[in-house]
Amino acid sequence: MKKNFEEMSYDELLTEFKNIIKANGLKFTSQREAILRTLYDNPQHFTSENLYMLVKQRHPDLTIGIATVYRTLALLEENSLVSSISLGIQGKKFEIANKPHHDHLICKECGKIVEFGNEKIESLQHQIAKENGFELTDHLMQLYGVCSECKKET
Amino acid sequence: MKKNFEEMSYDELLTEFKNIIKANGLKFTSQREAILRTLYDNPQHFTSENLYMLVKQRHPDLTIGIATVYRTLALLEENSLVSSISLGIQGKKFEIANKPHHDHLICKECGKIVEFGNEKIESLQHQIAKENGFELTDHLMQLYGVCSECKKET
DNA sequence: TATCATATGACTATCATTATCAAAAAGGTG
DNA sequence: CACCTTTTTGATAATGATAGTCATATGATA
Repeated sequence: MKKNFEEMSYDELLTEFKNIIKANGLKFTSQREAILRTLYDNPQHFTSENLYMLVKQRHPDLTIGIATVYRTLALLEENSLVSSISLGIQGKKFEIANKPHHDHLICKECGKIVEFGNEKIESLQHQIAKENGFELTDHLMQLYGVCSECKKET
Repeated sequence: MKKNFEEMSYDELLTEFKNIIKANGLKFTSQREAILRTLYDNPQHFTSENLYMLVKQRHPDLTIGIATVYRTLALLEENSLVSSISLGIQGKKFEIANKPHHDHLICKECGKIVEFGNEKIESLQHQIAKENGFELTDHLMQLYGVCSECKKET
């Protein structure tokens, strides 16, 4: 039973996070809150390292280590509060999962990510699955290319 | 100017490889040939490590190191003779690029993989890239679901 | 607030990939 | 074929992202 966190406010997400924490016998900490807050306020794609630095910048009083960022991102991802994409050589990036479903267009040169949604493709995917006797539950679609700015630089 | 290597025989691929090598002022070596040959004879997805072991097995007289496998895969990929996909935690996998383009429908229960191609989706992807100022070079599309056999077993 | 399990940060370990470098091999050239 | 130059090679070290370890700190519960 997968939760749907689309369009949730920060308070709603926080409540969900606390419920998940409680349900798993874990503890609510200021580090975990700071990470969720930072992800919420900056709905972009972060590497673990980028997020670590931004959390420190936004919460100067808080001591936090990179290991905690990795651990918290893993916890959030397991519970579908953040989603991630793997970008080969450029590493793994995370984003908060309170946005409507979308796929990614990725620049191979600079790593820029553009989000898009396309109903026609979604419906074709379901059709393909159906034709093959599959019940579609999920998909991964990443388009790779070179963005206009990187094309100029060539 | 991207070459299309679909349906090429081994000899044709080898000739292409030699041309690429010559055009770049590089040298043709038995290690490079063994890697191409092994990829051709085994049109599956390999990690660098898997491929390294298979090449050694199939060419016992040849000395070859893992570094050469990495270097040759990079060379082949740069020149579109092999393609790769990044599978998150499962790492990067390579396959020879003489097959018609296809995507994958994957059963989450039994791991069965069905290959499919869909022109409409391809053309929509190009359209999306264009709308965002990207020049599309590649894409990754994997559909996840439950196949008919696994549905029965539930 | 006392207790105790979990979380933390600093550190170390791991793993895939990449870089280094001396020795070997390719491939022109005469 | 022998020579010469450049590239390639394998072994190994280096790297960098992520995961594990552990003593201490900190939440949650009573």
